[in-house]
Amino acid sequence: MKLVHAQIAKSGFGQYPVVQTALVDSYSRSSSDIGFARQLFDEMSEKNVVSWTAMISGYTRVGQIGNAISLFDQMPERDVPSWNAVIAGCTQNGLFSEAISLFRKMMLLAQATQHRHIRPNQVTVVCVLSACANTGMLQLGKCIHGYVYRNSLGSDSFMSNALVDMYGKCGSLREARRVFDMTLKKSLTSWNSMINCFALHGHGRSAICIFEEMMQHGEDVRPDEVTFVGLLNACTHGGLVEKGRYYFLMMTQNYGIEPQIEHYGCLIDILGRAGKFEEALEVVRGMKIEPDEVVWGSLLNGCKVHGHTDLAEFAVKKLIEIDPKNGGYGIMLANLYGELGKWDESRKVRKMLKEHNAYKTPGCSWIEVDNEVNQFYSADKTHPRSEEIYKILGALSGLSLRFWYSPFIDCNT
DNA sequence: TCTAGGACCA
Repeated sequence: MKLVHAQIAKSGFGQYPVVQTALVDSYSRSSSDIGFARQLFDEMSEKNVVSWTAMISGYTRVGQIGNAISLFDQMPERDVPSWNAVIAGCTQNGLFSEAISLFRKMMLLAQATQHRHIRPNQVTVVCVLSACANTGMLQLGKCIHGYVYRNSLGSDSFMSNALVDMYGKCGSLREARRVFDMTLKKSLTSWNSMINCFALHGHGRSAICIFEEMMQHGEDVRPDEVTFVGLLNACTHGGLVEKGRYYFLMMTQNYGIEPQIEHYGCLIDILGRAGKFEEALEVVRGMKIEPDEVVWGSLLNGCKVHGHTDLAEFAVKKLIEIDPKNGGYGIMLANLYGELGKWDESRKVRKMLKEHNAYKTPGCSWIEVDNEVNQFYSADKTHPRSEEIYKILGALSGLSLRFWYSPFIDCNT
């Protein structure tokens, strides 16, 4: 890149705004050069709407969404790609409400000024549908679907996939299916989206039906790792243990897909929920990647359902190892020890939490104190061990008296 | 010379 840049500088073409914009765009594609891209952008004598947009997209690509929005606010004029750049940047960085509010502004502006050239296009709509999907805004999603229909924007598969995803995530499975069925040229993503919709809502068998249909009628499509996440997730939510094992094997043996953490997470969840802990642990041991908090969390959930306290203790310890600052896991362990009557261990965990400042995790101190009192209360109703409770509660700073005092009075009377 | 969809636990 630097060599090309040097050549451009030597040739004298570096004075043209088009060339300068291309340079800004190229540098902004690497997070280490984003500052340099901004420097080039600031030094440009004639910035046009394309240069502004290139810089904004650079910021959104490296996750500096604040800089992107602030630059967007300063733009002297905006075209559809510049609106799209900032809206897409918001959805990609998880700022869904901001994306929707920008879209509303764009719509209002287009209507108020009758500027046909800033009317939302396919790109805008696809991004905003994704924001609707992720925030569950079904009504807005439906309005946008109407806009798509009135303006004949729905011809490509990007659009129908975004609609399927939006309806599916918002719980309108019938509408998702309708849009899916009307999609003439179904891409792999179309099939994956529909499978995931059914999986998400626990319609395991419907998800499997879509997969089987894809294998029979899908043109030029071969299942990929996303397809199998959907399928395994469908088995998880549908309690389909046998099918889960079957698809995991199919993925690795028939399709040669190396399982990712997501696939392991689903499989272990399926086995854990079914109480098949030996098999679940065998899968964990055979993993080529380090199990993450999802894997241990799934296993813990299964342990809770089936009352497998030993393994639960092990899983929670693993969770704390992964994220020691997260007070929630420690609270779980303390509660677990409480349930088992292991008070010394319970206290030890709380001490550790305090050292890690985990009590500052929102909500944790109250939940913990509440449970502490409840546990003592339920463990020994005749001796509320008032002094001990006082000592522990006294050690916790910044707590509202109301939160522990009322149950305490209750157990004395 | 700028903009584009889909995935795991609780």
